[in-house]
Amino acid sequence: MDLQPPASSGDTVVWLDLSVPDIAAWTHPAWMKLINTQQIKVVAASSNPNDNEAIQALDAGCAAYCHAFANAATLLQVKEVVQAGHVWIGPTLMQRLIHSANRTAPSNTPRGMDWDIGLTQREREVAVLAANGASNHVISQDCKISERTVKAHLSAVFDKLNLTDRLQLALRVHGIH
Amino acid sequence: MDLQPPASSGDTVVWLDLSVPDIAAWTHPAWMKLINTQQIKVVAASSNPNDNEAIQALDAGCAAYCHAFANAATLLQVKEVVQAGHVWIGPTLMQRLIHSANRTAPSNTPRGMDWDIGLTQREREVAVLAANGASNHVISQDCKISERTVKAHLSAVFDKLNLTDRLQLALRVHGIH
DNA sequence: CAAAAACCTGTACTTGAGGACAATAGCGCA
DNA sequence: TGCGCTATTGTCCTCAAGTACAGGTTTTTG
Repeated sequence: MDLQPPASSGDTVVWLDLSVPDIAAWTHPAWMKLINTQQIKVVAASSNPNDNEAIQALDAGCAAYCHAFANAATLLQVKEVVQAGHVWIGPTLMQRLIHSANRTAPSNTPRGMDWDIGLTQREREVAVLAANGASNHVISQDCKISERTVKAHLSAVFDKLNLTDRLQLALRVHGIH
Repeated sequence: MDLQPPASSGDTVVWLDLSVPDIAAWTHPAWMKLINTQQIKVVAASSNPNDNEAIQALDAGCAAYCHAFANAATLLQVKEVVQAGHVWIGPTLMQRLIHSANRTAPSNTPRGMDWDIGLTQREREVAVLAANGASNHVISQDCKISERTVKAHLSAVFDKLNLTDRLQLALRVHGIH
């Protein structure tokens, strides 16, 4: 998470209206380059916003995605947030992002593939982190518990899922094996 | 516990410092209730922020997650954004969310995915086995070479693909990360 | 309330993994 | 012939991971 003191004074903010039919949107190399020039912040706006488009825009590096006809106060706020070096995003999309991120289902878990049956909340949490490459130490920091406890949870997981190590766990969690 | 209906004008914003050891954090029923009372916005702050905690806090309904010692300008901005009914979130976490959301379900290694560029025949062979959970010993038997040689190949693989261990390798090979 | 389950932590031990340092040998190509 | 790449193996060393043993605290639930 970042708390980087915001960029100097006012960085340039570019408003890109994705609604315009023929506009060279963020998919265009020119925009991509512009976006990645850190110095310029690009706000993607659409008069008909939709989550998928938002995700693509943000993934491409845009600093915000909002309704093109949002009220002045909101737009002003978007501008300020973006200029401060942060990312602005609407409530509904946020909700969706959080949920999908929390749905453990990191990537290709065939959703519903109950790999975690019998696990407790904590065990599942630790398991997902481990399955994604986190070391016991990192996990302990993330969960604010001791490394020893992480081991305890993982041992419980291995036992319940009948696995031997975290690599096996990763393969299970990600639906490989 | 009862909470006085929030002030009419700007909604009440509660700052919750998750760093404090014994604080009844958002996991506490009382806070949960508070958070879900729509009328009150809860900003989770931590002096030692981490993505995992952030996701949980936001998923629980918090309107923002930031560093407890962020500078005044940022905190003020957070407050404004939150009061306006939006969600505030830092750049790195955002990046992570977007990415995980964007990877909805690209199936496994689309066969030919260039995760193995630069590897020699042997290295690729050993890498695949390791990525599927085989121990160095097993691999050595499979390939009819010494365990030491397996290590040599894997070290070369880690070096070329810029990885640190076999779990990372597994995630790469299977197209997870 | 009491039992059960979940959660947390400590010490100690074993072992697989990966790095450091080093060396031998076959093969293709300039 | 010599350089470079691949394959192979050795020893030594460090450390993360996982297990065994043994608790303690907090929640949940019958």
